[in-house]
Amino acid sequence: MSNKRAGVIKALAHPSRLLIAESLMNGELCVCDLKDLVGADMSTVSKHLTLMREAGVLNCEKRGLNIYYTLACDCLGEFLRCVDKLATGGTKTKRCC
Amino acid sequence: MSNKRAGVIKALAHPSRLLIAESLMNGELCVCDLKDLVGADMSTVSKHLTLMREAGVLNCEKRGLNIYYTLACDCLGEFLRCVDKLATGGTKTKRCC
DNA sequence: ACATTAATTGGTCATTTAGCCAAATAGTTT
DNA sequence: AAACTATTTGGCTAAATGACCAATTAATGT
Repeated sequence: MSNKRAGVIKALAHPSRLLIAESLMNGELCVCDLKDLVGADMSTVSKHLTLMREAGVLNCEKRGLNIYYTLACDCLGEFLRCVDKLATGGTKTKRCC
Repeated sequence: MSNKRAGVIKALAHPSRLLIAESLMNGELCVCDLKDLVGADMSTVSKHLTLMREAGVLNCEKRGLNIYYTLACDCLGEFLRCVDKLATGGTKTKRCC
């Protein structure tokens, strides 16, 4: 269904969550790493991570005291390639009417 | 900046907007076509379209009484390929703690 | 000029989202 | 078992979002 798809996209449609996803392209990170990276309250980051996990974008694994998050799919690069093309595509903000 | 990127993603992170984007992969459509497709008030659809255009995802062109919208980039297929992989990727909703 | 059609804009309202803080949970170390 | 560290959960509030309706703008046809 299109709702699950939209949920996946929504899970990446936030500056902090996008930053998290990009950082995880280089390998797993635990919540406190991501908290430092994002610069928000740990509880806020944790909620972002839960959202992303529930959407199917992230997986997690607990080892010791830490919980390590990873990307659920290695296709994020191609996803971002398209996003960047759109984001940098000229000043298309022109209206036509 | 990461905010522009997130804006692009956000422009696709809604079931109606995703449907609009997918429909436009087959070529331009005017607002009333899209209104029928989405099944919402025309003003609602118009606002979705404005949002998508301002994010850089769509372009528009007025001809006669109609305004035709098109995708700003043909990369949407590869974008969706990744989204679908994530959206259908097993029951990864498992938690780890 | 007037009516008609396509689309956008402004207003309002209910819902969702994002952030912080405080409290709870779970594993570790002593 | 008590203190410590990492993470999640619950509660709250402010801001953003999405939907509809009514009013406006713009192009066309009469």
